[in-house]
Amino acid sequence: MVPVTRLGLMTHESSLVNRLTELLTAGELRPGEKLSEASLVERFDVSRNTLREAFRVLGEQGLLQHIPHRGVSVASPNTADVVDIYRVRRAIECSVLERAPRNHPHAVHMAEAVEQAKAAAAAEDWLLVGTANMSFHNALVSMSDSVRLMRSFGNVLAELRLAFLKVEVLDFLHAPFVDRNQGVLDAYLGESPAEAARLLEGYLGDSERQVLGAYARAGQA
Amino acid sequence: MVPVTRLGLMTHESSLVNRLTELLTAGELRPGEKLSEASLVERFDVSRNTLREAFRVLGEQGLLQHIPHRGVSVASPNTADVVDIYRVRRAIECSVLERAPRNHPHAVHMAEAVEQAKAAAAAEDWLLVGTANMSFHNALVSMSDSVRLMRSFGNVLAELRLAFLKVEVLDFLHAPFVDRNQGVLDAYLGESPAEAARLLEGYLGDSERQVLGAYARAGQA
DNA sequence: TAGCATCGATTGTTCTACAAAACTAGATCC
DNA sequence: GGATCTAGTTTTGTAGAACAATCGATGCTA
Repeated sequence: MVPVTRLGLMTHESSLVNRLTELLTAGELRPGEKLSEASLVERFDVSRNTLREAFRVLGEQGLLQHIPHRGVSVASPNTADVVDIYRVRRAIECSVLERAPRNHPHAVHMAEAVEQAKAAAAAEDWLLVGTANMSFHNALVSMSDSVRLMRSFGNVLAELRLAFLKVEVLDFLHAPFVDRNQGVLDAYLGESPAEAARLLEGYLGDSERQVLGAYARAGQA
Repeated sequence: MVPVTRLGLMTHESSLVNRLTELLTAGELRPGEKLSEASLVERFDVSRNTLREAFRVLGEQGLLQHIPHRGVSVASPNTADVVDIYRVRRAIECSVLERAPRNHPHAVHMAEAVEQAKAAAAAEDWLLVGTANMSFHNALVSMSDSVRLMRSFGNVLAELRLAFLKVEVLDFLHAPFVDRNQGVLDAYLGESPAEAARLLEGYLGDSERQVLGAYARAGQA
């Protein structure tokens, strides 16, 4: 007899973590922005203690940077960070794709994400295209059936989102990748996981180059 | 002009995180053990706030489990967790090995770890064998040149250590794997990364089975 | 202009306090 | 006997005040 599933439980602190995460991924807290304790205590109407605990959680996730005695600021990935992030993406995504069993249940989610992205692209809703693209890659990694891999990957992807926001990688730039997602999916479904991984590797390389290009244009390190 | 490298900086809290990490990996805090705030506040002579911040950090790393209103306890991986951990290890380690460039500088560290393990095994210092084994796999993942991948992998390996402690996987059981580490290294150095990855995959599968066997013998879920 | 001392602001840490949730141990009921 | 209820105790969640330590900026001196 399993005890109560305590999913509905929401401490003040965990909801603060959620709220901050939303603001970060929505870009309302800009990369590099200083987050002073006093201002956020006022803004969210929580105590310093609660806020600092939330800071530690998000810091460990890589979304916030904490420098002792200098406070915390929104992570601001530089080009070295972007390169590092794409190394992780290649290692994880390609590996998962190669090892995924044929007809993994979550492959359906990948297909759904591709369809959603195509429809959004047709409607020129680039924001939705970006969201669907994230869904595709999350669905891909979920085929590992590993909650830890999903968690690590999610953190890295959230950090990459900060990189996009920093140099204003416009959402419509993701459009060309919709078809390549389809290609990766087709190769996987066509029982060619090795080929699918090869396509994905090329995909990620091009994506990385595009982001680094945006950094160069923005004159950022 | 780079500012001061603030590596020597040690806030009270970060040193507490370090101390707790040591106790956890040394097994002085047993898996599943309840960590009450009052007792640890007394033991480490820190305030509740500082302790709770350290709890959040270690919780996010997976070493502590935090259940709202019930406090934190040392993570106590079950068989599902072990399976999950080995999925991550296979995905990360094999992927890194396949992609590592020929003659990566850190390959030397792998070789050193193998030598250290052999010497320790000859001296029947099984604890040192285990440490050297950890060094080998850390060196392997460091060939990814990705600090994020190293960080995620380190967290997973620390959690696996808790699993060992939980069911008392004896250190000398690692001995047979010393030669297999050598085999993986030889394949990599022999310009056969694919073969090295294949060997490592088998290695990890056997290792996983051994741990799960220990769980079964201990009557643990 | 390049240090350098000073001061104000921010963070690190402790302490106290109290509300809320969880645990404990009897008491009660079937 | 076992389950359930209840009241009291313990522990955690959160707020807030206070102070030390450090940082950053300001203005001064050479």
